[in-house]
Amino acid sequence: MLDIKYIREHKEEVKKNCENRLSSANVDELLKLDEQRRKIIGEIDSLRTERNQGSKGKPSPEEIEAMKQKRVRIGEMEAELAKIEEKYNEELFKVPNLTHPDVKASKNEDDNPVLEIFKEPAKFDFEPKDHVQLSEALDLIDFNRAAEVSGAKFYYLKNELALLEFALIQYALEILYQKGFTPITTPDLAKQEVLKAMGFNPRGESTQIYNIENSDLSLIGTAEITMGGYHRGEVLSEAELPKKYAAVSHCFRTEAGSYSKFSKGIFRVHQFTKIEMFQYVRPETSEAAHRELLEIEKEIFKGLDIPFRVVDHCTADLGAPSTRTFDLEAWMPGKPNKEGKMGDWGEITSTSNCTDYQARALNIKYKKADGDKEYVHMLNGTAIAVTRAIIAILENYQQADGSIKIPEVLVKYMPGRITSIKK
RNA sequence: GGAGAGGUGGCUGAGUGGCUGAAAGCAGCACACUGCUAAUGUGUUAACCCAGCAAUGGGUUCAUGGGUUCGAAUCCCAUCCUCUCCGCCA
Repeated sequence: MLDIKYIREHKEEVKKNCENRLSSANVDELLKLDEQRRKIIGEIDSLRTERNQGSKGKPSPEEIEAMKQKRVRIGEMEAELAKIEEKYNEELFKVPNLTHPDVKASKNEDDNPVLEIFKEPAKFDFEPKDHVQLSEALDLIDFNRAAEVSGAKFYYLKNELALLEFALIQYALEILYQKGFTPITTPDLAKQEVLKAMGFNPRGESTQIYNIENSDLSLIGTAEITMGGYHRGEVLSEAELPKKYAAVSHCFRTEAGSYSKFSKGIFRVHQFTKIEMFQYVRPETSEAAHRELLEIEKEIFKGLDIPFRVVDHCTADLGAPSTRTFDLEAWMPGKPNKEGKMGDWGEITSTSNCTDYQARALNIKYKKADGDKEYVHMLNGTAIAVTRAIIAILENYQQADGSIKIPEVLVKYMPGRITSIKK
């Protein structure tokens, strides 16, 4: 969340930002609630002062009678305050993070500038297949039985593809370990209060989150949630920053209403494995840390030798907690583009600088050398989202004979080629 | 899942209705002193909210949420977590 003091003092700037980001936040309403809230807090505090004074020593029976009235009055006002604060918090959490000045202001979600392209997509001298056709021919994914057992948009990865999942995990973890990231596996479920503080709304309309019945737990949509919650309520020392984690988890998304030919196969699924990079840093270094995360993502996919481009989210496409977001989009020869032709870019990673937006809600600070405390900045970035990486590999590495080569860097973990002959 | 014990400041730990935002110790900080590198003495050190330019004043916080009371760390209820034992299990 944003600092309410900042919102009070920069009302117009915040309103403009909400507008650019197509946010439903109502800043005027929020500030009205803020005013009501402060007024009633003042009233409650002075009533309490009277009560506290009155009940010092041994009060007389008359005084006790008077104090009784005060208690009732305080109770009433507290109930009113609670009502106001509920609405206030609801509004406050709707206000998105401030936006990095270099981000393109646009109200069109498809208006993301392309920053660079790595490797031009290869031309095939045969008709390339999409990953669904490829995996069918080679018995790599079982959609039908997954539908039987779990429903649509679930899948079984089979044979070499099951190996490929772990090869990708191992590959990415090794790179990150070398770079000083702490490898960590996280819970796949988290409390709703943590989701909320991280800027995900588990109970909102159009939520992407699965909730567990009869509990306050949700299935996480990303390890960003469990890694942001990891240091909740802590004061970190300046010396231990930056903290860098390479978190492995499953991710669960309801993907409500996203059925289309653009999300066929395993492009958009209810569950997948992901390695997420997560950093806690000093505010003045967060922009450099964000660049570092982007560079690592590029290094990982350059290593896999997959064509990709880097896009910079425009304001309309920015998630609420983020001040700036870069995506890597891989070339997917089997993905239909808007004109219905084969071949398009598909998102494979995403890295966001959430500055102190999440840290404020989670109360994560660090202690500076001079003793002052300040909120940390928190950043996240995808190292490998397994299903998306698999699509990119299958479709880019398919061969004329129907087999699939495996990227050089993964061959130490699994066979170097997937063919139709199974044992 | 069953039985029991417990959750207090940066840490250890005392406190069973007002004198307790909280003893004592440790750690930290400041000053003093010592000529030998660490000890001694004195003082000081929680967070958050509201008002204020500030000094400051007020409020809240002893796992969390409710309740009793003029007044709760202290009494009652619920929940969560930790430890021990039993059961179960990967």
